[in-house]
Amino acid sequence: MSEPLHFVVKTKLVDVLERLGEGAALPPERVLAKEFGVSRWTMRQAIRELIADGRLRARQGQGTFVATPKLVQPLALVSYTEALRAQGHTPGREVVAFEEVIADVELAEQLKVAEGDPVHRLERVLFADGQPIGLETTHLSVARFPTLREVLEPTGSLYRCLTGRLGVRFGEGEELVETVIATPREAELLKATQSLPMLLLHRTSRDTDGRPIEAVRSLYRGDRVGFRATLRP
Amino acid sequence: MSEPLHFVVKTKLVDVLERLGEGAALPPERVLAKEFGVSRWTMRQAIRELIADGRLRARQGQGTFVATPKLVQPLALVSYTEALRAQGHTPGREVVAFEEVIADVELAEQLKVAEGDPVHRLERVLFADGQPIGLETTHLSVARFPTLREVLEPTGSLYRCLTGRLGVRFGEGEELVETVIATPREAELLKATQSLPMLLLHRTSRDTDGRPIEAVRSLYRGDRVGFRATLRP
DNA sequence: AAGTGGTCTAGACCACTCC
DNA sequence: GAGTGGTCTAGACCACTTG
Repeated sequence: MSEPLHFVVKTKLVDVLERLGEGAALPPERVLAKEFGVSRWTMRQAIRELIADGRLRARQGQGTFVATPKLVQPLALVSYTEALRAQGHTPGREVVAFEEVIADVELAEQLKVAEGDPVHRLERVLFADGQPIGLETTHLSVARFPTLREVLEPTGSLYRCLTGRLGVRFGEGEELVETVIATPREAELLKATQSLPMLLLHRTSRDTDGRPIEAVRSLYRGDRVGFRATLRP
Repeated sequence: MSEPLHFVVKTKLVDVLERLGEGAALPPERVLAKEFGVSRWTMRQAIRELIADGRLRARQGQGTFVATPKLVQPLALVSYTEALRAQGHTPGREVVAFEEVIADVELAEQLKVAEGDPVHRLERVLFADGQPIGLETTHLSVARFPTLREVLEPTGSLYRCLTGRLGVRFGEGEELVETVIATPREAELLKATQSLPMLLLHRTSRDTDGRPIEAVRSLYRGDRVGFRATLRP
């Protein structure tokens, strides 16, 4: 019949949160629960939703804080570095893995190679202003880009390397966007608590001849990032 | 043993779920919890994440079922009806509200009207194959479209009505995508349980002269829908 | 050592659907 | 009425951060 208690609490909490400024610390969960006359579970449910909405950030051992607004990333075939700089933020990258693996059925299909063929696998955490905001896994055919490991500065722009040194010309591409829940491993790499909604982007880029260049799987923190697409009629 | 228990349970549950077919009923939560030797809370956490991932669907009073794959919607300025039909699904619409309201600061800015000016507010639930998948709220200037209420078939395509009868030519547009948690009202209209991650799309469409046509806020069920964008270099 | 958020348990009651 | 998922409580222990 009526609204769930945790939603009523959430609504009241928004008022508290707006009176405090950005970055301000919230009282501890146990204190808030007592003040609002609810159990800690109910209070955590409300806080959990506000975190997913990007209004709060929790740091274990420290406290819960009023969050800054979400970043907005362009949904386009441009350099991550340039896109972030254009918005006045400082980009960063950290290589988690750069290895050769064997293409499975799905990957072979996407890159138009044979199952079992070697492919580069580059996994990097993307930072904005020192905060991890995304986890990007890129697969490229070794046969097509045999010199990639020597040519690519691992923390540099892959896009720049491909278009610059390797003479690749990007054509049309398709990107898929959906929400998923991060695995514990992904959450840890993104310094996020698990069971937080993420934005998952799938992309298979092609060159101007329609040949696949890369298969990319990017996982962005849903509480920190949004996307902008430019539509043409 | 650093992985949380609910994630271990989630992983095991995926196996169960894959052995059963699409649409099959899962055993009740209480039974599953006992079988896996965990509390109901832990089991529900695992199930909750699988629902968010689009792998399961829960229906109160009935049970939990293996879900069908997500729909993929184009992220473009095309008719919702046509986009769904092209994928072999049956589109549907239900009007929740069609009224005149007063523009607040934000809306006035988006539609380039004065604060306090009258605007149409059209709120509709979008269906695919009889299932509610989205909640679309559109605002248009009354001054610019004074005859809209007489001309528009409320369950018909607004896009078709604007481009057809009213002679509007759509130009470039921008769309913003982010994840949010639905309010209880929104969740109810979408027949979803609350605290489920949703995909929120904001769009302000402009005509070929750059004048604003409509301000749209579309909330899609993140467990049922994904989006596709076509990228140009 | 103290205090924070994160996970988990056992149990209760409510809301809904079907018989 | 019986059985389902949805909400909520009280309390416990763990993991992490800071003094």
